[in-house]
Amino acid sequence: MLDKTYRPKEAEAEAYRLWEETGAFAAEPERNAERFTIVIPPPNVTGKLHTGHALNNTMQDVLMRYHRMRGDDAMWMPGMDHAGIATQMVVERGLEAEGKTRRGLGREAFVERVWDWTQQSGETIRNQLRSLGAGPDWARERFTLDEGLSEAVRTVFVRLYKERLIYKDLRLVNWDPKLRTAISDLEVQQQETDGHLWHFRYPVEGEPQRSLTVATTRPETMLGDTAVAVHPDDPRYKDLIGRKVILPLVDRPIPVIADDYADPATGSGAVKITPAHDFNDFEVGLRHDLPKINIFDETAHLNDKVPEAYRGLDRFEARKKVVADIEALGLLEKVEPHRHTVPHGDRGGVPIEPFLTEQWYLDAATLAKPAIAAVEEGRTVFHPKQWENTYFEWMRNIQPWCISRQLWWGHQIPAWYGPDGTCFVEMTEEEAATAAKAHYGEAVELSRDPDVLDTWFSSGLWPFSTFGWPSQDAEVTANLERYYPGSVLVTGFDIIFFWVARMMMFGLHFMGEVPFRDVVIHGLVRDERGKKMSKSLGNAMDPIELIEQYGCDAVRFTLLALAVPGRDLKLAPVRLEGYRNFATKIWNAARFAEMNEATAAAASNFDPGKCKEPVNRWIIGRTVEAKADLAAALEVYRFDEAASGLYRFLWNRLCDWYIELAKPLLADAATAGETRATLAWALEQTLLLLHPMMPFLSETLWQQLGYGAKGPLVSQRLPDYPPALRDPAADADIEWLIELVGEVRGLRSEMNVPAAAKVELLLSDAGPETKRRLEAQSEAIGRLARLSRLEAVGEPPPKGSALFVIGEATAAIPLAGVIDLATERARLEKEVGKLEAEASKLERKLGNANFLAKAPEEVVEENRERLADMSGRRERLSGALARLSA
RNA sequence: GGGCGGUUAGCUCAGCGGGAGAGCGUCUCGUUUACACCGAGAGGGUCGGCGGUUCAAAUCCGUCACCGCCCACCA
Repeated sequence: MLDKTYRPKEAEAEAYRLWEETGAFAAEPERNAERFTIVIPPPNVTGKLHTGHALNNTMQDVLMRYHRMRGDDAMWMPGMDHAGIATQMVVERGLEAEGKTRRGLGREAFVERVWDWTQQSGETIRNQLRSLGAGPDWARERFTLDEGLSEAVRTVFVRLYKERLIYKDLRLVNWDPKLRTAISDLEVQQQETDGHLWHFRYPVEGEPQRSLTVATTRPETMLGDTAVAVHPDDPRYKDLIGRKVILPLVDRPIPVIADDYADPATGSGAVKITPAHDFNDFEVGLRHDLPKINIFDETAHLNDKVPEAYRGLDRFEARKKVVADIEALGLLEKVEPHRHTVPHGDRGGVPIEPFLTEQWYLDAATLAKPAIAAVEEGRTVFHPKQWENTYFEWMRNIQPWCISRQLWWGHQIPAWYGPDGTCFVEMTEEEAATAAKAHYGEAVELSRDPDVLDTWFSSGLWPFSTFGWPSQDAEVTANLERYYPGSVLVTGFDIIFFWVARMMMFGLHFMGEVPFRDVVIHGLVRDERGKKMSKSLGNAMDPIELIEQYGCDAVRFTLLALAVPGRDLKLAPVRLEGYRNFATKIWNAARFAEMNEATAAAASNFDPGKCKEPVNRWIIGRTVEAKADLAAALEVYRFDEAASGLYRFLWNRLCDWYIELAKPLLADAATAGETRATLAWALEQTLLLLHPMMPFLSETLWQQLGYGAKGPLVSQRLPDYPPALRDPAADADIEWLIELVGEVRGLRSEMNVPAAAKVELLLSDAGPETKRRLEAQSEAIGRLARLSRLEAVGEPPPKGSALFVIGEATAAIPLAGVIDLATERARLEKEVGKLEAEASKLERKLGNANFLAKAPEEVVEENRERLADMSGRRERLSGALARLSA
């Protein structure tokens, strides 16, 4: 016997154990079936999962379970990402708490420490995914830093280097002075900041009374100025071009140059040029062959290229001192408040410095071309499609990708340097040594490049590296051929550039084929008020806590129901409660079935096609419909529609109507057998349909109701229903019944008939079909509408009745002495008024020759039918109204 | 400065060329043997404004307003 309510906690542990024990999640490469592949977006091993992960993995899990139940060979590749900077920072913070530092520990010991952390975090994440009900093929789990994937990374690096698509370059990079590493453009966040615009006077050389005013938001960089630029056509400064100004504080003469970059309309029209500390100035410097004076060290403290007084100051202190000193010299013209965007490192959170260093770059523009074409040609399709614009926009303007990082946690770059700096890029140190020997003619000592690769470099290989690429092993090759490209990638829009774009580029370059056919983009999970969830705001919801509180299936179903494509979702407790109630509702429907012995035994040998009772035939039809709706929704990744369809079917069809209508049938020996079997069958089908979205509840009920003999629900196949299972005649009968009951209930309520009181229902003008329906369903109708008498009568409705129209018949509830005539008259008048308005609207439409000529035939026909119906109702109701008044 | 998205019932959101919908909330009634995490019923909307296309517009086009997000080197 089922418990009074569903208890998710025990049920979840039990079901997951069953799935793992039966190997339900294992892909079946040997089975001859269509394959369905998803590679997981590998979570970072930075701690634990958030609600965004819950959404992302639930969507994937639904697709996996659904496709497995459809009979596909379902391959869900699990794994995690080492997440370079992010993980290194987490571990460093831990060290800090112990009073230790990364550098104090040394590289080797530190990396070991990160591995320890990774084990821990990995275990947490694995358990969280299990709690979510996610069922990937655990035996295949990979890590971006494991041996196989590291070999893939080295292979890709060496190949691209040899193809000259990876190269070293000395140029300005985005430098994070806190983390002391280069970062890529994507890791830079522009932040609106209230700053100042300082106007400095630079005295003209040999003409001390005259000066050139420049404006800057970064006064400290003036110590590295090597020119002042003016527009070549700016009449104010024409005579100064080619002359020099004296850089204050430094007393260095610097040239006034002519360059289009200087905008006469902005500020004074003259702009200071600091080639080593500004991306634009760097370009200007190249054009004019200016020296680049780097005034910072890697922590953005001033170095020995500046006058003694400034050395060792950090950039913010230096700013204050420079401004003060300029002011003391009387060269500060003015200071204006100025709002501008300041680039910040997305991890370190401090302003980044454009910094002149040698780094490794990847020629992304070359790799992007086929990746753009693939999406243009539809070989990979985004859902919703509008995200393709975002992808194109970025890919078409892509810049060289800085892939080296001055970190310790990551894939160390496979480059070795000889004594004279010659670089050897090879798979192993031995191969580098061999190459070096050939180069130098003798064995030399090599030193390895200390840098590691951007974490997204290895993530970009994930769709094929996880299957064992580049191993030539026969099994690996077969696997790769079978499971690449993936069917679907499910991910958030926030990593389209970081990850999706890179997988496209690498996949096409190394596999010659796109990494996935469909890209499903979901939104961000926000809090109830639409705020981004964050630890600092304190509004972050822990998915595991939610699961404890509401049950996993409720959490899953909520996320899915809210997952409208291309839109962020607001996760509110009230929604979670609603879907928790839904789970309870299903549980109770099952309890009802169990109490009536409508369980597995009753459903065995049942042929739904041979049912007699319209009620039973009707719910069978609704079930068939529900499956079609579910399939259609999932086909286009409309998880929200899949969820609402099941909700409607289960609650509004199965529970609200079928179970209620089945009650009298179950009580009658003549119909009990068939109805029991139908109920059992419908519930069984419901569990099959529900399973991808609510795996725990459905599996638990499957077992409890005795279906477990067929094996676990997770491994069942979804049936294909024969079309003949739908019976339009039965549907019409039951829809008529539903309408009739609804009308009576509405009237009772409006007329304030006490709930316990039974009333009579008399139908005038009933045709043969209505009479047949009345006859067949009188018991159910009587029960649901609380009637003491129900029949068709030859005479018009008695006076003092509440009236409504159903089909061709007029229904009357005699309420003489109960109803207030005036109230009923008012109600009918309102009703007639509404029908009148509707009908006249339709009449106008149908009276329009253009409409008749241009609208499709079926639209015209539909409108005619509606008009006929409206007019019929109106006439009968106004007739009734007349008699009431008479 | 570019680009994208949004504006529909009190709230959260579907619908995106032919009868304005759902869930929650509100109000009324109800403890009939699945379920009060329940049942029955009701009220509630100039579909942001204006203009256009069309026989027909919440739905397509233009425009304006407001709200988000992404990208971008202006001193």
